[in-house]
Amino acid sequence: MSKPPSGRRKESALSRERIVAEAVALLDEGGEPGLTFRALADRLATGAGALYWHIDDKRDLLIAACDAIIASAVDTPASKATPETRIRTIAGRLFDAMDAHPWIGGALTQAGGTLPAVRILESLGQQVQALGVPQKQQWSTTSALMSYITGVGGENAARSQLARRHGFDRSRLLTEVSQTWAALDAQAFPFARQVAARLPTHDDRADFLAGIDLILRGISASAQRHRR
Amino acid sequence: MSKPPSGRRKESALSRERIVAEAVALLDEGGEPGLTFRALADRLATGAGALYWHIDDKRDLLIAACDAIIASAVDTPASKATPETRIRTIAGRLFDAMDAHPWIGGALTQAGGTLPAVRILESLGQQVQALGVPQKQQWSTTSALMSYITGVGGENAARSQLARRHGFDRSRLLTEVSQTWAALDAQAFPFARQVAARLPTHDDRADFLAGIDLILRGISASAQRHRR
DNA sequence: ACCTGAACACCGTTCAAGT
DNA sequence: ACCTGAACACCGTTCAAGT
Repeated sequence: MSKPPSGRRKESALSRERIVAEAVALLDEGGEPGLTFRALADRLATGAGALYWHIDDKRDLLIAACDAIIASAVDTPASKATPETRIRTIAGRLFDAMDAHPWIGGALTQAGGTLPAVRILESLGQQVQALGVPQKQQWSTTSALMSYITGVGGENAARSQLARRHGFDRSRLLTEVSQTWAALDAQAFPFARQVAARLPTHDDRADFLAGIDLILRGISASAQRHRR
Repeated sequence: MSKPPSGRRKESALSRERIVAEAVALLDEGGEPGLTFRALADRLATGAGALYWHIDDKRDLLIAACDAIIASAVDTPASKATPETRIRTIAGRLFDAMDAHPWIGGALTQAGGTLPAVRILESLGQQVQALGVPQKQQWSTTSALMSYITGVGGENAARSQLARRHGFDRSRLLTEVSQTWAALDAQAFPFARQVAARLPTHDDRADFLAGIDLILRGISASAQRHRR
């Protein structure tokens, strides 16, 4: 992984890449609250202040960590698949990345307009274009896809953070939520009560992709209407 | 606004409602970082520790503040409009609430499964049901709508937080982002570059509703396919 | 140029002590 | 039952001082 020492005295000088890599490790272990400058400095055997020579501030660090994950997630090989399936593939890979690194959801929300967000926008936008969506609607269509994806990511992040806080696992947490919903007022919350039962056993990834398909169908329905 | 003192000695005893109301005010003024127990205690002329008699912790407080806004946003009068337009109305009201209180976006993400989230789910779910979506798809359809809405809200929140930090206004910030995107590598980011020009003048609310319409069209397209 | 580590100005939360 | 306010265990960030 790390390139061999180049013969210099210090094989492990501090660098932005090393800091970001360790930040990702810290985030994976403890979520967003797990990333602190002190813990990071400890792991890198340096002082907290030293980090500021390589990074601007915590936001910069979080976005850089996020970008490291996102960059590899959207880096899909060129393919001859239809734009629809390519969008599905990209979305699936993003879901998996957000699932493996639950802090990504929250980080991505804070990263609006920055590199990781642009990477996602770009890879989706190219396929939206290929889909034949007229120029004028390309932005709103792409950003709808993107908002949906980050929305799901954010909820994922919140859920796993909550589970961590209580020391629960995912299914225990969902069971808990399901029971709360089932006990809600029948007059005011009929839908939540009805849906509560299915909560603990539902498949997050399948539901996520069902949402993507809904949007894709909406896009193609709009196109047909236009063509007439 | 405040009801007249009821004749009791202490007209302003601490209460959960008063704390939450002041928390909303603090959040509106300074965003999420503006809400601290010390500032809140100051404004309520009490000690920070006193607040813990009425609220569990900061998360509890943030969710309660969020719920105060969401409850009034989803409280739409009964109407004979089509489910589609009712969904559009609910979404629009949520957008306006998230626009007026930009911290809502972030709070809502942290509020997964709790009351404010259930309120939104319920009001959307009832209309999804009215739309004739089959039982099995009602959950994934409703949560897709919900994820999209919270996703947009989160981005809104991030943008306004960033603008506040830099002391910029919204349009200044978008211009800045637009310039960054326009300067990206032409090979790697053609879509972002193309879309950059339109960024500063786009209408957030219209784009948001366009996304809602996309999902609604996807729903009705799925229904037609089913009916055949 | 790069790193050290103490210091600063904050946080959320607890808890003995009061009324 | 409810409130006080000091104390605790943290934060991110800065900056003089070192190499």
